Amino acid sequence: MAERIGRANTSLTPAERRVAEVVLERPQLVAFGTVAELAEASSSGAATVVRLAGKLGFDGFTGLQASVQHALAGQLRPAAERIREPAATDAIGRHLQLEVDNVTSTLRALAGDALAEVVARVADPRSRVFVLSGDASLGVAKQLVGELASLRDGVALIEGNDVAVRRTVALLQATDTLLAIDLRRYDRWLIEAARSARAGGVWCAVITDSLLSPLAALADRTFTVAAAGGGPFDSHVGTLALANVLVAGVAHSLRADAAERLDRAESAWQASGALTDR
Amino acid sequence: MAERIGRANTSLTPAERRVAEVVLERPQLVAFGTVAELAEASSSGAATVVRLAGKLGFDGFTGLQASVQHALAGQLRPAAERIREPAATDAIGRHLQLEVDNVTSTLRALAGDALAEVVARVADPRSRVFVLSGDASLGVAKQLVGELASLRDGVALIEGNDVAVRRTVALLQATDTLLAIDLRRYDRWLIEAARSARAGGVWCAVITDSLLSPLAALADRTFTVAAAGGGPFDSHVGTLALANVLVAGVAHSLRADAAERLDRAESAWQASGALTDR
DNA sequence: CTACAATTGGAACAGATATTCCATCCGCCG
DNA sequence: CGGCGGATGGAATATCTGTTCCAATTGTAG
Repeated sequence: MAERIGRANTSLTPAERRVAEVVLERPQLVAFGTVAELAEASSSGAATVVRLAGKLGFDGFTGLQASVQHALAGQLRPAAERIREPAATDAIGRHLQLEVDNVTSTLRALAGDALAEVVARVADPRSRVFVLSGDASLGVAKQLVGELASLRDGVALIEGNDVAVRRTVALLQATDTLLAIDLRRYDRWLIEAARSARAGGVWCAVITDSLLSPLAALADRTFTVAAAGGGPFDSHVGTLALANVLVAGVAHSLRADAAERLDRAESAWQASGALTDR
Repeated sequence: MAERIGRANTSLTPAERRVAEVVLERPQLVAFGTVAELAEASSSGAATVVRLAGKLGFDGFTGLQASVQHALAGQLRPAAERIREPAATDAIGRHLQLEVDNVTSTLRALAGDALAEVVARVADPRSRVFVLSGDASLGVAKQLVGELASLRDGVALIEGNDVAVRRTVALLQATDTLLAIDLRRYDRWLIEAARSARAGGVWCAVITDSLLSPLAALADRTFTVAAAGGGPFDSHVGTLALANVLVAGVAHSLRADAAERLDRAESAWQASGALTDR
């Protein structure tokens, strides 16, 4: 089904695309429902639904429905019968378990009051926010910084060579907030940077892998994340999940201002046509 | 359903009992089939089927069918979604469910053969690997590029202004591999870049949010990710989980070479004392 | 701005389906 | 042995559903 829709992708009209979206997202509606219901759900006409089925190579809606029913029936067969799927699934399954566990452990361990305090500081427009990240988690740190910067001014990632980092750290003010992210096999430069920032009176929250981390020792608030990886590297899925919670909290806290900022960005994109829905 | 049949058990006639057995043993037949088919399967008449439905307290066969469909739909919803029963009220709990669902949906939808093909190409030292990412997912893209670059040479993120991007894309070779990452509200420049790369014969895999995405239309392989966010932004936790699977696959495929590379980096770190355990 | 093509959804139509009715059948009791 | 009541499935029917057609609309190229 997914394959058929993917193949027809380019030749679909707008209304047909709306129907296809519903087909992908709510297969039960196709399996159990009727043409009229599907049309209703996709804000289109019955004829459009039938036309889409035809374009996908089925013999009318009836054919499409039968196909979805087959797929669904296969899916709910007892797990014991489904085990004979390709061997690669096993590796995927291992990762699935691992990553779900990372997210679960990380967010379960997240204390509401600690979160609230960090959110409050990060959402406070009077203090600038700086993020420090170990090399291994640099990507997620950039993701975090990018999103925070969309919500407020004065958010920056501290990066670059040793000289640049030392300069930036030296120029921090006592009202600033520092967010340091680093996991086991800690980057020495980062610890030093955090320590000297702390010495300068900067309030400091830390995302790390253990309360025994050297970072935790010098932090005002510490979040621990689970980062078990299926490959040679740590997984930062849990870290990113935590970052998302933080971002959502800040967005909520700044809702009026943030919404206005996002709207401004949105208009700019719209005006220039930089973004597209299809 | 079983309960209703059990309660009516004594008052059922022989033919009705045959129908009831089929209802219990082959619920798909009830959910997807018709009165005639159910009658056929139980060697009885259509009228008997309808009478049974009435005796079970349903409003005709239609009511019985609707009930079975509901039960079936509940059974095939992802486990992550079923656990949602005690719907979380606190922000952290909501995020937990959301992110677990993102990871689960993304990795469940991951096809083993598609993954294997992409891993093979990304692990092939003869082809360079380029990554394109929409602005919203830039951080995770950098994370991916950083880890891939630790495993092999010739991995690069295509970024910068329009001029730089166009130049890089123009210089791609037919033996190169392109990995494009972009979700709904697609970046127009990215689609154009991918299209022109594709036109130049570059093999192209895509990570996006739907098979209906414009990117999917021009990809050789497409992965879809779930990205429901609790705040104003999409969550890229699922995307990162997928990236981790990809990286682990490549690492496994290159194990000898990759291990040697990682060892070299490790020695350099150790010699300089850049990393520390405490 | 106009003409043309594509798209779209409502309405008519044909087919299928659930329901109801009823003649037949079976088992049981007088 | 005969009559009776419940059970049963086939046939008629009314409803519903998928399909097709077409007029209105939208978008587009000249």
